[in-house]
Amino acid sequence: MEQRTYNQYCATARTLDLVGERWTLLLVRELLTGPKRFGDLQASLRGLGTGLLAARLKHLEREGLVHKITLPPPARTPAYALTEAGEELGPAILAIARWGLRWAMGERRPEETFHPGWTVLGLQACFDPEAAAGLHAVYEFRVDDEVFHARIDDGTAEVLHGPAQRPDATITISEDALVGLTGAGGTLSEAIRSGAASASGDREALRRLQGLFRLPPAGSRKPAG
Amino acid sequence: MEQRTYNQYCATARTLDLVGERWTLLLVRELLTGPKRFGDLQASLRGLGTGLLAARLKHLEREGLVHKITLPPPARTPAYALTEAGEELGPAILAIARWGLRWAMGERRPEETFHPGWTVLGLQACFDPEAAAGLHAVYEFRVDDEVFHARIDDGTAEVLHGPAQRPDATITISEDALVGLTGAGGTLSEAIRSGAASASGDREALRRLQGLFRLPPAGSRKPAG
DNA sequence: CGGCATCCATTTTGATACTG
DNA sequence: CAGTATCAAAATGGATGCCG
Repeated sequence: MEQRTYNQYCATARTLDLVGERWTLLLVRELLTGPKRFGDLQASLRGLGTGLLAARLKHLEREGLVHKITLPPPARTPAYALTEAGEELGPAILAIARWGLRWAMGERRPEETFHPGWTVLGLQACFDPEAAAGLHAVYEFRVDDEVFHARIDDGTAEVLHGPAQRPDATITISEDALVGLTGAGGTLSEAIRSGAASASGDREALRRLQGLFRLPPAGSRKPAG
Repeated sequence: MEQRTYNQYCATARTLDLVGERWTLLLVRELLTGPKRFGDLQASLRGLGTGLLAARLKHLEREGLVHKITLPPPARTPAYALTEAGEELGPAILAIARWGLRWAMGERRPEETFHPGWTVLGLQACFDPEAAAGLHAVYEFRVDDEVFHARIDDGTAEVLHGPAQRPDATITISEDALVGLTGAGGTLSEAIRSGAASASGDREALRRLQGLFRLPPAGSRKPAG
């Protein structure tokens, strides 16, 4: 049962010893937007069986990146949340996502699964702190039946699963239109004009929303295309 | 021969499909400081067999992250270098290293291998752009028989394997003392005072060197540990 | 629903031997 | 040195059954 290790005295290698196994970083990605239940995690990660999911969670728990909590009443059901150490993987995962947005996205393949939260995290990955100077606003995103909110405070952006208490603005958009935002390089305002999305709330907050996120220019990895 | 994929339309998952397999990110880490030959790569990565190394390199080549080059005369021997897409994984790897410096380092275990380049990359990971405002300097680091140089230009730091053309300052340090810098939380000036390191060159450049890198405070992942 | 155990087919890996 | 070929040992994926 000796776990595999690179046996290198190196910060990168030691980190990958902890979170480099298959599925582990995606598990952390799911938890970055808030605690999740066992079943919800499995539903988000097609191909990950219950056995491996349980093993990964236990591993992360032993290593102090995740802890098991009991959701407050009336739910009272178990769930998994990131510890402080786990939360701090956020910047690393966002850096990976940023690379992917630039070099690996393109069109959605039909066999690929999709969850709105992934795009919301993609938004966070291309959040531009400069553009948010002096801005304090909470945006709520409603995608089909899923809800997220982003809290912008000056140079920081925090994205969480679930509704906001008092959003300054609310954006409603279909899942398909959301996919189009990264894949086809569309913008939110275009989606609103075409009727695929709608927005309401504070006009000034909505005006500034456009500039908060800058999608990196897509690059081609293959020489002759 | 279908390669395994998460099949998720998500920037993080797509990136991990490309570089998430075992050894792959460490391979990129090795190449971040400049082109390397097959044998040197294998020597740096104990446990990675020639077969898997060849497979990984071929994969990265197919995916446009690495390209095979021929070293200029008199070497004329094949080597591997990062493409632009590969280079841009640097920020992601540095983010991973930053996390590791804070949450996963501690003492070196006796069975762990070590190469000076890993610490030099660790330095780059905790480079503080603010502290380098207005600074343009090239530092050469000599560690036993390995040489690196760091080029600081205002807010950017570039670290490469090999000697510099015209370094502003040169730091010589033993491998053991270098390990002590991250593990025991020592500082470079202490190492110099104790005789484990020596520095020469431009006094002003050396004075500013101290503040360029701020090691993150070590955190404890285990609750009562 | 949450979570562990078991069985089994398929991949991935690690280690070593071998060739140009 | 660079890289292939080969084989044994893990890790994974998927199905299924069980129990609180």
